[in-house]
Amino acid sequence: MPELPEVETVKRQLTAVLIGQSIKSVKVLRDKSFIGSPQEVIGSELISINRKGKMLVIEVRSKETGVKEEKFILIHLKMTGQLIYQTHNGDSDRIVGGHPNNSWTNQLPDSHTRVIIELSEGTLFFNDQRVFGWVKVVTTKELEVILSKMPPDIIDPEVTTEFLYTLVKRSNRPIKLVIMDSSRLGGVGNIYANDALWDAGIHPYRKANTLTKVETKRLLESMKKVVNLGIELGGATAADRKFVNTQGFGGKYQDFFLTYERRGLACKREDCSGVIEKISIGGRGSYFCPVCQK
DNA sequence: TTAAATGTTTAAAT
DNA sequence: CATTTAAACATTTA
Repeated sequence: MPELPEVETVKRQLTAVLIGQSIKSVKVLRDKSFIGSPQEVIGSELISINRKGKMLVIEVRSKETGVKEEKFILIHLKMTGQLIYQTHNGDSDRIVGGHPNNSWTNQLPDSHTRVIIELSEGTLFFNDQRVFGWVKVVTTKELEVILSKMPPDIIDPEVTTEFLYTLVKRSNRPIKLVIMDSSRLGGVGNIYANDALWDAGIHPYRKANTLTKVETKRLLESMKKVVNLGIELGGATAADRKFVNTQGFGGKYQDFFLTYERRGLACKREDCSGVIEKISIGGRGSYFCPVCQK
């Protein structure tokens, strides 16, 4: 569930409280969830937090004299990852992010806790119900290699109409699969892909190479628009229908879904009488209006 | 009991 | 080689 806006929101919230703290200990409760050695970062100070695609990049620096090399803690939440921070003072000032479920409000660690990072002033819990996500320690060089293989994010300025048009022209797959292809374009997950296609009036199953340049431009603008709106609203809190958030945690984008999870509901476009349908494209739920998306 | 949900990654096929 | 498809990953819920 966590997509680019949700990860960006976690990044901003954690940056405000974690920078300058040092790592006291790292407990790995599930081996699969932690790649590398915890020893490499114990005693280090947190310098900065950045994001590439849906991956968090935490820069840490050893405080030992003579040790100059920086390391990076990479975190990917994948589908059900969460980061929950609470100070040693207790629960009252918790920061939660990622997949919304009752771990947000549970006493931690709970059954989904995979990694516990003890900091100087608080504790950072990495929870992950389905264990697809990970925490990884890498060197500067390793990070460079990883970043060099990643495509630009949808909200990066280098993603222009030209960029998307060349991408679109060389594929006859459904357009929705092309914009969600994380090896070509970063940061477009299922929610925002559905909403952007609706906003641009393009059918998700449309063959990518049949898009005109005008449609490509419109689609690009729609993608940037919905992802940026997601960021402004602090991401979406919708995935676990049983989880009712009573403490004001989470984003607001779910209140603005254009098509996502709107099967059977009226199309939101003015003067459109369509009803949102749901089909499966590439195994992903795809919502669209059969009337105004061509 | 089976399918669906979700984001990548990897292997296999075209 | 480039492109595309399918399977894998783990777990819960419909």
